[in-house]
Amino acid sequence: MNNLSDNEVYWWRPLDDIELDTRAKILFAAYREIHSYGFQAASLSNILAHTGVTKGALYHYFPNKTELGYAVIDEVIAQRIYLSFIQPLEHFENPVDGFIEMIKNSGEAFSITDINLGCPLTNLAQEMAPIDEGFRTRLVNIYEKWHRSIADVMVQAKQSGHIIEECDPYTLAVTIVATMEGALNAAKVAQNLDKLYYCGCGLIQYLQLIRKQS
Amino acid sequence: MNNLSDNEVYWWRPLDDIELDTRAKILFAAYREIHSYGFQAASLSNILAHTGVTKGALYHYFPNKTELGYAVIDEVIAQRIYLSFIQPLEHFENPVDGFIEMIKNSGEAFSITDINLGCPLTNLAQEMAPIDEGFRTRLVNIYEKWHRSIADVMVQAKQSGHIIEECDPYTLAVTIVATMEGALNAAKVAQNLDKLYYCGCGLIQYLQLIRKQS
DNA sequence: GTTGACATACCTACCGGTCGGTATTATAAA
DNA sequence: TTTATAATACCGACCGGTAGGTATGTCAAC
Repeated sequence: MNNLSDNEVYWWRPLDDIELDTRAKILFAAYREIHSYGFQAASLSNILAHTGVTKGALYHYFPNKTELGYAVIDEVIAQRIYLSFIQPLEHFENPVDGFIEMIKNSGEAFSITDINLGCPLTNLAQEMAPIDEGFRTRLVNIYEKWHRSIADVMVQAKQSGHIIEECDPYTLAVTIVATMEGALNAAKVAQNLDKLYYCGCGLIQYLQLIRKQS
Repeated sequence: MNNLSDNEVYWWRPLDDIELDTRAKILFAAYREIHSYGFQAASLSNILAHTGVTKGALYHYFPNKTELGYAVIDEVIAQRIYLSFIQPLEHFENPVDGFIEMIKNSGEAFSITDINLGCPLTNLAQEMAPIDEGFRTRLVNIYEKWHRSIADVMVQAKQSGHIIEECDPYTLAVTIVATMEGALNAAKVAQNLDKLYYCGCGLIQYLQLIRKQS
């Protein structure tokens, strides 16, 4: 059943060098375990085995598994989405060019394990949104921030005449995120970058078509 | 933790009336359970409780849980995707109009439970693709059929001059499916149809832009 | 009397979670 | 500066429950 060897399981290399306190160790190990197997199938024993931390320590910092999951969203996933997809928007001069550049770079930005395991935000959304309200609200807030940030950029783009009048900024934002997530999912199932590339081309074509010729 | 009451859990009403043999009963109950909770969290005891079938019967027809999961994909999910998304393509005269119509109708086509639980294909892909190779190949085959079917329609559309020359049919196919899946996921997390509507508008705009003016 | 279609009782592994105890460190009165 | 106290940071054996899976039995049909 389980195809994932320990080496293939997501491992955020840069962190291994840094000395983390116990709570942070648990948090990141939990993030990896959840990213690999999903929240429900994530095993606390596995997390403990990977960290060398004991169960007593875990339950000293987190009251239960669910709260550990919440902490992973609040303290790890939200940050990663912000750094990877929201913050870069600030540096876009022309959002159409900016997005196209972002999409073109995405091929190299993702490692094989990233592709195989998919976007941690999407994964958790798929799994937990219908099952646990605490997860759902946390995830919905991250999505909303993401959508609003892109929409803001698109409003500016419209004002400065970079995109055609017919575009609604928020519609554009939601559609772009949806397509990116769908692309990542397609690549994950196929276990290669081809589908990601095709979706990238499609999305770029869309962006080119809404660009105002001047 | 578990927000889903038994009533809210996906229930394919039309089937309740038909007398099913034991194997089919198990299969559809498993489909519902998996759609509601995911494969790993799907409980055989739950499935049995819902059907009134005993464990002996289940293990008479299926050697283990994994094979039951495979059967659900092969015999239930593949069919549903075909009937809902692939077969309708045949009746499209103009694929641009056809897709736009399809998207516009999707608002009414999905029930609240459909939205909350998401697309069964996407759900399983997200959860199982990195974990079990048997699941992955089955799911990848369904996606490939879907992509190819749309691509075929787009090839015809190009030949008959309905869409602009710059479009690659397969790229278009993969992008459309990705956006639809992303849209469904967004609606699932938000637990309402707004995001689905926004994505629909975005996708329709894309389709309008690749339409050849004549 | 053999086969298919179940039914029932039972097994073991693992799950999240608890709890009594201890080692270490911070605080502050003597 | 020493010492009493108290809070923090763990430790790890253990628990009840549930999970998937199995072994054995029944019984009608051919």
